[in-house]
Amino acid sequence: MSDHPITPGGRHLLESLRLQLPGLKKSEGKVAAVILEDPNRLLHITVAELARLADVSQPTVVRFCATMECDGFQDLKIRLAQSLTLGTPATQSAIAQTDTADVVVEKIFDYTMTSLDWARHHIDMSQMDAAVEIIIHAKQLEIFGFGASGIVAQDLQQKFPLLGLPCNATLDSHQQLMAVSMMDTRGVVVAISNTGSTNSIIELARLAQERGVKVIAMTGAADSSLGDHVDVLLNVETLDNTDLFTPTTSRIAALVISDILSTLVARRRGTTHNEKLVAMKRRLSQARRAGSL
Amino acid sequence: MSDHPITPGGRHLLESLRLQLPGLKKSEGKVAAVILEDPNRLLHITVAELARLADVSQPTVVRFCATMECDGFQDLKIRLAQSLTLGTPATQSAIAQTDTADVVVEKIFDYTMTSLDWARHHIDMSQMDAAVEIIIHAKQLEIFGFGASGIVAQDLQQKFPLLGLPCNATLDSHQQLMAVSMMDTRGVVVAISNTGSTNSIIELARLAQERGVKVIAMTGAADSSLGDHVDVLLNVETLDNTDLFTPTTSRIAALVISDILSTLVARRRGTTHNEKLVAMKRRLSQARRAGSL
DNA sequence: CCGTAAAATGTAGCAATTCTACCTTCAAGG
DNA sequence: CCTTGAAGGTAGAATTGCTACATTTTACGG
Repeated sequence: MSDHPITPGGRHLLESLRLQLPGLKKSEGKVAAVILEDPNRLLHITVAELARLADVSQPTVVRFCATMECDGFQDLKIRLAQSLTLGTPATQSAIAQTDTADVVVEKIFDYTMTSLDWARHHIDMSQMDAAVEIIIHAKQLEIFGFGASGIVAQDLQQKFPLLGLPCNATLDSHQQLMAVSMMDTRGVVVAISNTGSTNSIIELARLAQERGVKVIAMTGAADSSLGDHVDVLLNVETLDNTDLFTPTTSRIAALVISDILSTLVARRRGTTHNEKLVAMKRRLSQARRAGSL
Repeated sequence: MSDHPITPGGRHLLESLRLQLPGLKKSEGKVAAVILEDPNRLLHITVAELARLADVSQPTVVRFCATMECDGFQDLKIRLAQSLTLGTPATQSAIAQTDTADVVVEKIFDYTMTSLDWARHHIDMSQMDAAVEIIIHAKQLEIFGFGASGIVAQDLQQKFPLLGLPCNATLDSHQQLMAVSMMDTRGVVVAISNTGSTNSIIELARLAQERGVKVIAMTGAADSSLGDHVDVLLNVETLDNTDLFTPTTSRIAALVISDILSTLVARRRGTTHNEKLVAMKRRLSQARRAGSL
């Protein structure tokens, strides 16, 4: 990502607002508090009204805009509007038993999209590039994961046409051990664990490295112990909270990373490879039309 | 969803703008064209400038705002800003060979999120409710799918603790046939097919209904032949285009639907069921800490 | 083909909003 | 207690958005 996660003038106004709150002057703090209290309200009020709500003068509001690196009050509104589209803080709240079905749908979508946006702004491109580099030179991919991460593993495996090399997704710990034992140094292990602390996955990574096999890890926790035994750590930060009903967005973010990874690799493969892809897609749709699928 | 997909005053300004374009008056059409040409530009210009760019008078611009059911020019800007956060039209374009890795990441995230937002606004709540109702009264779930839809099937299967009943995800067509043949009328089939035209899935649905088994379908095409043999059709509309490098967002949208469905069912199960869920989650994290996972 | 009515667009001026120059107040240090 | 600089407020200027009215264009019946 070219721009850094938290730039005051950047897209994530609400985020940076909350971050800057403690360091603000007293009056500007009052303004910030009013905005955070109900961000949607701001979109339809004037400087005068905001000044009245925060109990400060109008110029203070204008000065506050400048502090937030906005080009005037209108610009603040627009920045906030953009920031607000992705999950209002209020909407991020947990799902309550009393919510109607409509609200549940709304909240889950909001939550998922906000989480994806978060992941997007926390991607480490250098690690991504490193992963692509490793896969480009690999002859075989062994993908490991359990539970939800097993789903991700299979999804990545299904992208082998894009990746352009044989891929296995192994979800059984015994078979995983066997697979690693039989690999040569031209193979690459992709270890997927959302927590990054699944013991058997860590052990597999260690073993692979010991045998000279390169390891790419996909995880949702940067400082996990899995990170100690890998060549590349694709960290997929999400907002997973531990609430009972909150869906696990980590797996969805991981799928997007899987999309990105396979696309980046395919791009590097060159024209002849892409021609094969086109032919493959054509045959698939022909088979469908012919009724054989 | 309470509001219908395309309401001019709704959140999707760009969408409705493109839709209304043909029916607009000549001058207002010019304004619309200028906006569509570079939507981002609008955010930082005034009425006067927009009027000049479109070669119309200022009141025409204001009138145009009213036509779009916006409450003035400022409101138009804010609506557009919100609409723009989710994938600028320009950004929706296909991935080019010349794009840098940064741009690829940007485009894939944009595309995925825009697609999710689209899906969200095209959910048929009545079908969703009907699906929940069926699952609540079911004793067993058989989930079928191939390829990417197989991934979705497994994901839904993994949600069986939330759903509160035994779930099987079967990905082999022979075993699928066997499973359907052995089901009784208290069982429910969930048939997943993105195209909605996978022959063997359609055949399974038909067979299930014939045997008095209820069928819920998850598909990405509303008018598919699968729809003829199901009790509930959960249509997950996405923006999947057929470009070579475009990722398949349909499976991601389907996962979100899977989240929603399982959450809605869990909510209906009542307190004792939820207590079991909490206990289950606790044991899982304990096992992880103890090192047995 | 023309005349009339209604729709569409433009002109000009007014009202509201945002911004800036300047002034007052408050706090800290000598 | 005075000085100095920062923080905040007052008032007015300038820009912006909006509305009432005038003009042009278009559609349609005679």
